[in-house]
Amino acid sequence: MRPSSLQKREAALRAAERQFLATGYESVTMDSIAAECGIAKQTLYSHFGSKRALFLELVTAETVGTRRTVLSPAPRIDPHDEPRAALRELLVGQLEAVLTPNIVGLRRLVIGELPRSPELAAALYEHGPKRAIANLAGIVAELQSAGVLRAADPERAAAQLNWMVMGEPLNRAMMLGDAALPDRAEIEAQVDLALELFFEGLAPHPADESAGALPA
Amino acid sequence: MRPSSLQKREAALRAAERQFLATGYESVTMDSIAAECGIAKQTLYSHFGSKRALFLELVTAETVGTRRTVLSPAPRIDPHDEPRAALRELLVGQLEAVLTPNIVGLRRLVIGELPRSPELAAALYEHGPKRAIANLAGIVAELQSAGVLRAADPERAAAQLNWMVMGEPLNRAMMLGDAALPDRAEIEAQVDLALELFFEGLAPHPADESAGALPA
DNA sequence: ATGAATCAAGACTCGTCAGTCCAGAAATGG
DNA sequence: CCATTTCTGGACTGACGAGTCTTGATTCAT
Repeated sequence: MRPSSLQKREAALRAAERQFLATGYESVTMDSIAAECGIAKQTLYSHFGSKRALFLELVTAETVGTRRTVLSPAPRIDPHDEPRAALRELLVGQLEAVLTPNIVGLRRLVIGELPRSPELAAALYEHGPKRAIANLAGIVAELQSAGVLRAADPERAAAQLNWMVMGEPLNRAMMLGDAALPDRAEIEAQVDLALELFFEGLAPHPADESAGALPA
Repeated sequence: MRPSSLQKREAALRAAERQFLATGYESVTMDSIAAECGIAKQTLYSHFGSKRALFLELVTAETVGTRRTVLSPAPRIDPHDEPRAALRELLVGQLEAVLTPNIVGLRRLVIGELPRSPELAAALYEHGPKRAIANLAGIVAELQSAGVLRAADPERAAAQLNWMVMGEPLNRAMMLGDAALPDRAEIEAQVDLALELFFEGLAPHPADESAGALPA
């Protein structure tokens, strides 16, 4: 193996990633990938074997790569020391990792390919939402046993919190394109309001029949 | 126009719908559509002009058709008479309309075609989630001014409730296929828990330091 | 009944794209 | 410097699918 071989391979993967995420599987041609990264089509085939194989390698790499990003901030939380602030930080990090052109593009791509490659979507589900929610569920369970939360079903409560906070922006990004992705400030506002609702609900406080703003 | 023409047209639309929803735009051929509904390809072209046009007509019809289904149960709510029961009924109806093989298939299809037809996805967003949330927001605002809720931003609260209740099942359906669609009982459980959280939150009640199960 | 329109069946064109082949250039290793 | 391996550019094949065309059958209105 020549040393330049690796660089070509990486360049090919980058070009393929860009094109697949931008326009979907079918509309990308091996010729266009080869052209973009300045590599002969033959080399593409000697590295990856087929268009499908290149696609699969790319998507699975991207899929497991994300998991590291999302979970890298170790989710250790001390229930007695500002549980809400810790949850907030975790959720903001989560949203910033997911609401990214790469990730939402990957979601679109995999969803569109579901009829052809259901195992890809299943893998993305396992490494993405499922893991994130399981992660959250652990924390919810901890807060529950510390008496900070009353969640009969931590798994479900975690899912509710997760989608309460990222359902709207993710859905918008999926259907309106990357231009609809929220910026940092919007993400923080989204998380703050969701946590408020998650802990306190929206029913009027029994002892507080007046206007709604309550001290942080 | 011959009278049998209309029947053929309908049959063609049904066959096309089935195939597009099942396997996506690219993998469906005009020949396969013609074969499924027993019609000559020529007739297909005389009716719809092109594959793309057939696809667009189909998807837009499906898109605006759903809106009628979802909004047909008139969302009139009396805030003084069991607001939670009314909300529950509305949300259950919403979920049952959306968590359907046709609708989630349509979502997958449109998301996969986003690079080619962003206006389709935008239309589906307008007629689907956006309308449903605006609908909910109206009710939330009503409950808010009736003193049953304290929601500073009814639009956002409605979005939170909406995704809290349908984020998880919709996401699962999108990535795990129609087999992951919830049945009626699961939908009702989902709605009940979400409403509980929406009104009461999960923080322990100040006056209730004991175990968590509270009377319905 | 008869003429005009519509439809069926399938052959046909044309473009596209995955994948292969080949002849030569360039890098590598000894 | 030479033999070997890898890369390149491009030509080539084979399949497939959108859209057209032809020919003959069927339906309808009068």
